[in-house]
Amino acid sequence: MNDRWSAALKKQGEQPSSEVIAASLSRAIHEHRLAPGTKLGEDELADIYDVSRTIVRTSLQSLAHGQLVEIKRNRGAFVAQPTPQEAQEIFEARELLEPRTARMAAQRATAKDITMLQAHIADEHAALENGDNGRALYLSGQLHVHIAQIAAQATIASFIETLVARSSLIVALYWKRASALCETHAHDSLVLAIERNDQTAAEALMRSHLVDLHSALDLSSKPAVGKSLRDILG
Amino acid sequence: MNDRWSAALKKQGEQPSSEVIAASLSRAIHEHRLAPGTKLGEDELADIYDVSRTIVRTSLQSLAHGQLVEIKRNRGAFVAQPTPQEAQEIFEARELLEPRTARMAAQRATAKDITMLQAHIADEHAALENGDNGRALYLSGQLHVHIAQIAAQATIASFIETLVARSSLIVALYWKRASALCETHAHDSLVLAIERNDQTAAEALMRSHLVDLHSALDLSSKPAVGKSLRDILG
DNA sequence: GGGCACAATATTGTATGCAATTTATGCGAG
DNA sequence: CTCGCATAAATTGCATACAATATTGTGCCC
Repeated sequence: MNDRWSAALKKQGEQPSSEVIAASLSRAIHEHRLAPGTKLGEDELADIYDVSRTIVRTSLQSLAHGQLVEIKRNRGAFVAQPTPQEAQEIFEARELLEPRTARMAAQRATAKDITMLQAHIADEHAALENGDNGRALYLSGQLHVHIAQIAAQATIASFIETLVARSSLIVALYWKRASALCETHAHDSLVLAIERNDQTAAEALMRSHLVDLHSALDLSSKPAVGKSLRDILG
Repeated sequence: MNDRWSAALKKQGEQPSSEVIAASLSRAIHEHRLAPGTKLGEDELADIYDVSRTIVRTSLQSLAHGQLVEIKRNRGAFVAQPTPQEAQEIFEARELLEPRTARMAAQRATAKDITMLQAHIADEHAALENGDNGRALYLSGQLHVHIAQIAAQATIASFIETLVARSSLIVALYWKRASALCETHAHDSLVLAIERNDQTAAEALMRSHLVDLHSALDLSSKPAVGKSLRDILG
């Protein structure tokens, strides 16, 4: 699955829109194919996607708005490197938003929603078994987004989407647990609770799942990837 | 106070940056000088601010990302018109985020923070007495943002900022209460609670304040301003 | 006179060229 | 040989020209 950008367009010599490019980059960041701090040169991207810099700039600005990339004036765009402080805030925000959202999802989930969640879980398991860690990581985040969507809260869902995306950067920088990834059974039991429309359980499971994730971070030290050479060597 | 864009630049023939233009438009929307549905033509804005369309487009895209304007492909940018559904979601999101945030603010507020809040409240009163309703409305929203900032949660604060901005559109469309605006004493007592570091009171006051605002909306009917001609006439 | 097709106009979308700024290179002084 | 400075290369910022699309206006035919 070589998603250089989007499967559909690839065969034609067609040019992707700025949204497609932004999605492609976002996906690459999610899946840890683009490390925090990586420079995203305009000409380079324009060449890769076969569009003009104008389009690339639009994409980068869009990603910058979601704080997945940082644009430094006259210096270019880089994959963002959340500080420990930001990481802390992002997980606090998630712990504030997501448990209640999971509760709402458990309340409102339809049969169709549950089918989708089960399929999603199956995908996650498959990705893990195939050793496709990037995809597993991506799907793992998307589950949280789907749950928010089930809660019929587009606004909150979009917040959670940006928090999940940034969490992926945080994991890249601060993850300390040896295990590749991670307790999928946390997701399993969460989905089961939603299936049962067990609001209280869903809320509690989501909360403890987030606390688990949060506690698997080492926010005391400088980031592992984006370390400056001085930090690594000197 | 003719803030055509920003006071500082105005005297010089200098050209504002895309951020300044976005802020100027955002402010105009906050203060109900730009009604929901208003078309924001690129050439027109480029002429007003004396910059090229490139800059204007950047500003509009930024505002679109915050859902203050809606960009329709090949048709242009318009001040957004939240649907009743969206309005509902936005206020639910605020009711989820802000009470807890107010609690944190009450916990963490420093003497300097409190000074700022008091000055802010004074400004609000002054604006109301001067009949400057636009400014009063703007400041009223900004108080919520400031409280979020005091809570030392930049991430959540930025969410609240976008929710407050969109709330301003919602008020323009769905406000039903006759009274110009509104119980400033809700803000007064909220600030007092924060001054006292009374976390529980701050949380409760924020919650009831938001419920108050929410209940002053009429979300049953079509918007009063962005009605289609069919809705108004036919 | 009304409706439809087509032309004219206006507006947005995109590419490209030039200016400004940063980054890299090379040269000379110490 | 190293440091500093000047110059060159590369990259981003911006404006403008052109292409694509939507909107408006006009005239013809029924």
